[in-house]
Amino acid sequence: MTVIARFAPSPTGKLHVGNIRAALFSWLYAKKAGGKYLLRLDDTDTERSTEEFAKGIETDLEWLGLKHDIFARQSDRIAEYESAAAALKEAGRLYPCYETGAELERKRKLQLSQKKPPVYDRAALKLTDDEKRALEAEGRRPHWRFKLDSEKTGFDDLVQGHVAVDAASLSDPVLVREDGSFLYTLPSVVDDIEFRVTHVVRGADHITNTGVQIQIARALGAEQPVYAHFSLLQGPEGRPLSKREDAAFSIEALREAGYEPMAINSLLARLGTSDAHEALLSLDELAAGFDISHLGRADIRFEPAELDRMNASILHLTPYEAARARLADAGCDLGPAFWDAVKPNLARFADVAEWARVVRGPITPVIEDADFAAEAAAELPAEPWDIATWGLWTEAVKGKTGRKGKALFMPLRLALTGLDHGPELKNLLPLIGRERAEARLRGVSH
RNA sequence: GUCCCCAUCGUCUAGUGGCCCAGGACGUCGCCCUCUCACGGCGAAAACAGGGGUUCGACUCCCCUUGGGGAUACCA
Repeated sequence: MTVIARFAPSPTGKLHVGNIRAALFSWLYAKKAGGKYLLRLDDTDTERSTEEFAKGIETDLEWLGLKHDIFARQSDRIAEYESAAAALKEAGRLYPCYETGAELERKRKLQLSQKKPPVYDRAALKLTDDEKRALEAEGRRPHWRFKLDSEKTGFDDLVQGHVAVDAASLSDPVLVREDGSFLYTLPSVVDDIEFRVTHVVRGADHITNTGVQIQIARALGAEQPVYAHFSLLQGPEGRPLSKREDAAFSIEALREAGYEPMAINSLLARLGTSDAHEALLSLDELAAGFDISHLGRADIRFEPAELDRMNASILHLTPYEAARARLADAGCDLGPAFWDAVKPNLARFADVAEWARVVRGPITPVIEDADFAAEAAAELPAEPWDIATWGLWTEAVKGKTGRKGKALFMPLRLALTGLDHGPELKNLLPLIGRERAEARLRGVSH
């Protein structure tokens, strides 16, 4: 059996660190099992779905490297849902209801005030054909509810263990709106069946839906997929991600802030497990070490600082070849020696520009002792320079001036880079070159 | 209101009655490396939410409290 996992976002908003986990986990699960990954746009809510959000989702997924093998969108598949709905009506599981939203709201309020669960009372089930005709004559159009079996629907969840959803405490879900359009519930089931989805990996907020959807799948005569409901990601304060945080931690915002996609993937793939939070350079490596059963049931916290550290780790591991194109784009491709020298000092990729400027100039040298700097300049050996040059030169300067340690090196760093911190100078010096080095030691911006 | 789930170092967690005066990872702190920052290496500090049971013995089982989260839509 080929594993097919799916990610089914609705294009009604942006992807963020919370909801992207469904995509990541689904992808990792499918790939580790040698299976396929389906991206399905659940765009049945035409009020809220937009093409812009759909595009954004695809852009984000592509940027993260979560390529799909199969693509579908529900708005293309209405006919399939119509026939499934017809089959359910045929089976007597889908029944027409005529209450307006306001009427339903009133019923709910009443139930609540009587301290009763706000469950739909199935009044519509008792309507006679004459009554239905009368309501339609009034101009009412029906919406359609799925008649739930009032039993506990159990399933074995890869994360939650055995779960039982008690349908008795649930309202019969509306599957078809008054205007004939579908809510997500039925299309989701129909598509999971038709695309032979074997594993549904989604947030724990869907557990109740799963109970309902299993009943629908059964009513349609289909097997249910395996479910994995992971616990929800909370914000840094240990509270649900706020609207504000959703925006700040959207994939788009993180991309624009200069985070590495693999930093996001690496962190999110291991957060919530006891597996080491290590920076991995490829999704395949991440998939190899991914075990969905390592996820716990408790909610987990997203700490932005962890992403920063992960991002730095990714950069520290990135080989020149992998960085080359981006270095060129940034106008900072000064070769492998440069990249290897400066990458341990990077927190974000864009920081590389600062070090490129230190190498190529212009920088303003900081000279505290002009005589010393001039003496040092005089000792600069002839080119070609390599990694040994720094040692040779500073040895010579030390002999000449009698300085050593910090008193020797810091003034050189300040003069050569204009900064009191940075990558090792033995690596930087050959890149700076004799001409610039000499000018800087003489206090000339270069 | 009702139902469901959760509760171990700062964070993510291991732990399924004795192996735990609680293990790992990240962070923190210290030391080493070192001209600096960073990287890297080594080491240390750091937790069982509270209260009752059950038991010879509870982080582990039960109950309550407290605190969190989710669901309860003609959203997904």
